[in-house]
Amino acid sequence: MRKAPTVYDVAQRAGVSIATVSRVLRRPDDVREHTRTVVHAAIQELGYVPSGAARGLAARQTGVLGLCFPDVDGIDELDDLPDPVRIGESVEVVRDVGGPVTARWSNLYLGEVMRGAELEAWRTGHAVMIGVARGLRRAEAVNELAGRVDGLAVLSRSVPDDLLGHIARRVPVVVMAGPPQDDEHDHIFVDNRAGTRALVEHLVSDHGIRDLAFVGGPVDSPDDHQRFAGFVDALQAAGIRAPDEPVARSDFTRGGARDLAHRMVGRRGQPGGALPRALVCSNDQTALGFLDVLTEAGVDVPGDVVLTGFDGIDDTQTSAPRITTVRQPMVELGRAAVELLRSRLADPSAPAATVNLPVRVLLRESCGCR
Amino acid sequence: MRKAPTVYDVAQRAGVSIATVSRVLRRPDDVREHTRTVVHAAIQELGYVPSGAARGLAARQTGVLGLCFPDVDGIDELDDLPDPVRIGESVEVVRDVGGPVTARWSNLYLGEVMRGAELEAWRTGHAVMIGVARGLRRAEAVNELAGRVDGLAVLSRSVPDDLLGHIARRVPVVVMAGPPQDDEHDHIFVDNRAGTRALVEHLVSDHGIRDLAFVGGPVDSPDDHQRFAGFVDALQAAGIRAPDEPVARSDFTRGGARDLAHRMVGRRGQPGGALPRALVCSNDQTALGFLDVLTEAGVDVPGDVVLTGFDGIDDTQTSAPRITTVRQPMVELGRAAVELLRSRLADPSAPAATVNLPVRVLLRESCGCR
DNA sequence: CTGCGAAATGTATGCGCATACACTCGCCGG
DNA sequence: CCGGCGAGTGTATGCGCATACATTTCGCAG
Repeated sequence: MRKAPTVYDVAQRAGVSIATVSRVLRRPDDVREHTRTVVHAAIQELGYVPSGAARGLAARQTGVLGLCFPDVDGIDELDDLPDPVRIGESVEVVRDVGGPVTARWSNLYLGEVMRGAELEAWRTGHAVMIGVARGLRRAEAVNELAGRVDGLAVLSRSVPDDLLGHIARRVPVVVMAGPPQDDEHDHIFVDNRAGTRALVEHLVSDHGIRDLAFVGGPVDSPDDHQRFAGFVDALQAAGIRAPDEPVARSDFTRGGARDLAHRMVGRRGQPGGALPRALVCSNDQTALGFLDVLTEAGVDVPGDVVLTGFDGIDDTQTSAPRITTVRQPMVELGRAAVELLRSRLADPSAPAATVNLPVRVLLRESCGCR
Repeated sequence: MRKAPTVYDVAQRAGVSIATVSRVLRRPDDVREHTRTVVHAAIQELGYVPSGAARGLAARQTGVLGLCFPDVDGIDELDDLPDPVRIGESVEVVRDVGGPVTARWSNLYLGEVMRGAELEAWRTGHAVMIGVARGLRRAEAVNELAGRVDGLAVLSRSVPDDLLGHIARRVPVVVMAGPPQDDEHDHIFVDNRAGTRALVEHLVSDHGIRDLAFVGGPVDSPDDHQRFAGFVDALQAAGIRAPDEPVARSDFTRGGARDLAHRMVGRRGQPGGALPRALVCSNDQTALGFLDVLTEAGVDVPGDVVLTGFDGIDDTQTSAPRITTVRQPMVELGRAAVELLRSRLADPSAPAATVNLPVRVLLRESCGCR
């Protein structure tokens, strides 16, 4: 690692010019076989690896696509820096008393999106660079990321609008998920609304349920908003009076949902406190929290109350009963983002596109199926 | 996106030289406040984002660290390309009949490693570039990755040794996990051996068990090998005769473990077919498979047979009983890799380091605790 | 006011590569 | 034998930035 060899070194060693070395690597067919062999030998002997920076500069494109995520670790200030890695300490033996399984949904979610993006990028010979918009210097970090890539896929709201606008003047930007927005960027959505609508239509049509309530999430969640809209769509289509608001709102966590469920179950005896025939929850965690409490209270699911979620996390598959839900196409989200980026790079002048990713309704026991 | 503005454009607009523009960005303190303001204004107006390639070239370092993973999707040929992303199709409603939860262990594992690496890289202002060594052109891809980064962390065996050697002549390389190896690179291991040893010592010392068997994994798994060694260590330390080989080997999947368990449980009546007091499994999936079969066969865990795993996957936390296991420090693995890379960059001449990451033994019900 | 050192800014160069263009050479038809 | 042509290769240039070094400006003591 003294000093990395360059084309010049290789050229000299092979007794050719640097142009030939470059050609051997980029357009091998333009070079005679013999020359190629000689150059390759030199490359091996010297341990030559082309500089991506130089190549990117000369070729005017880096071959890298960026992926920008919000921080899921909650480390937003320099003060919050985690402890350094422990190295060489001895094994620790601890009694694990249990407690909630740590919420890995976000991580898994992001992991899947990345996987999809990487896969799609790999198909076209692109590399992927990831960046997490976190901390005080986030703007800087995002800027640097933008400076290093040919295109940037950004998870909704991980980057402030103004910054995004600034960056978009240099590289194509596609925004994943988030609220419908009419800006200059390409957008890609998961079809929350159609998914919920299809799910609710199933409850109404196939199970004959007409007494449904929607348990929402945080008011500022665009996903929640869309899902509620889908709920309303389905009811109206069935001629059922739709509410203006969710019957209640949880915070999208299982624990929060439990508290909420406790309150609702506690009101059962009171006038107007009866549980609806079906509870359509805005996400899986909420449905799981409700399931916990309902089961505990002796309310049969789906016998007494039908329960559904949204997201398709693993836990809905192992609960009893298994929960009917709508699966988020996470891998596809990543793939579609890269695909969109690619088509944008191919035709920079095309009008901003909006892609709606189809979801999949998974019918399981909690809605009364089977 | 006509043509991205450069330092020259900014300089002209701000009425300064390019050096000043560069300084405003890199060493703001060397510039008068007024000049700074003017330059920043020009930057905003033009939508200037510095080119990472040019910067990397001029500064002789990219500020990017690479992370190279093996392919977990099993896509190793161009023929295996997945279908294109479906876009704009309607919602699909399917009856989900269940079946095994898809094995997301690898994904989660890799995701956590990435998370750790990204976190640590972020702390020091580095970006992270990921690459999956897959497909026919894998060597090329890895080479390109190496050409774009200041250092490369490679997950064991995702890159052939000769390629790794070639790359290492350009950038520092650290190898994560894998078999102990005496090469020129820095290595970082998860302490499989010490972890298993500590776990087994717990079984022997605290629970007084002296009849233990080790259920291994694939013969070519270095992890398995290390874990068995830890098992032997503990037995020998306790003066118990240790076997030369695992009592049996599974394929590290839950299904495979079930088959194996069925055979072992079926032999119970036969001479020498009695189950040991404790089954130390080489990974969690194996332990879970055994738990399935044992429970089914009316064998009480931990009453009749004590069961332990290794890895610390979520399922061991939700099984009944919860399984005592050794947690892999996945996030730490990523963090330590980057840390090692950093120290290597700081001192390229230091001798190759080997880091052993401490693990954590999680005592739960399946070993008889509580 | 003047002069001098420090602060601020400008000029020039090179990082390593791709590539347009120039050039050489061997071959063929005329 | 000559001209022309194409394959193969070399030469020269610029990509956008950091930075060493040269130059100018500023602050301030004398």
